[in-house]
Amino acid sequence: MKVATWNVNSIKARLPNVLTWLAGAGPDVVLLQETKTVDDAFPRLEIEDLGYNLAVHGQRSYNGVAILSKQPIEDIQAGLPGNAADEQARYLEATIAGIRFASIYLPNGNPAPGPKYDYKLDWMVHLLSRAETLLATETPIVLAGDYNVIPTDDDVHDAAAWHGDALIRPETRALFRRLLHLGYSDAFRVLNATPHRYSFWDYQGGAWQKDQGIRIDHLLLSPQAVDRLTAADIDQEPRGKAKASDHTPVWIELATA
DNA sequence: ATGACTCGCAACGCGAGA
Repeated sequence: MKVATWNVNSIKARLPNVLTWLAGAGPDVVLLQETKTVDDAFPRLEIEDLGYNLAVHGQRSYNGVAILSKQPIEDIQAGLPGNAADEQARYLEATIAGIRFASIYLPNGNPAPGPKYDYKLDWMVHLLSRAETLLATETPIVLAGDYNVIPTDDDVHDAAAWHGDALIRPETRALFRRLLHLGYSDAFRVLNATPHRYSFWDYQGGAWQKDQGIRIDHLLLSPQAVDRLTAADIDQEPRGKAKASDHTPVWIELATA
């Protein structure tokens, strides 16, 4: 089973690119972020025509997450459990083929420090709690999305240039490490030790052409999921296309149980 | 270097993104 996560930066603006990538890469499950549309306006038909079922959790203009799957989608949970006061559409959970998936759009948190950074850290604490609850099921779990976290200095072109940013601050990194310490694995790093592989390149300053990026899109796997991991990589091709998202898909392959 | 980011909104620039 091929599973991918992709922050598309508007599903409507990105629809041709997304359809092309789905048809070519053929993922079984896709976790999307920053769909930027209300559910009624989500371009379902074009995606369903490629053989996908959909679960969507969006809002007007900002945020928004979705799950695409060739197999049926069950037990859909919109919103991060235990964080009912959150009005932003950043979390969608569902079961596919016995695996629990979450599509996560973790808050950016800039400027930091400040209320937006406080919101990010609070959101991460709630995610930690949910991740711990799910782990107790001792089943395959895939928590994937745009974490807005640069885990280590190997995951950024120039750590000094990002000093003080919400994506790299010590408090941000410490909370991300706590997810790992619960027992989740960063799927990309399980199979790829190569430093300076990125999933995001800013639109500005020729960042893509100069390969000045950051790795912030992650698939975190429970022990029962990582035991089935056979491949993991970043597909840079969509980032080089016309009208590209600033993020590119990160994908894994899980062996059939 | 004399300069080129993109999205939704319903605006004719702004806020947000990272």
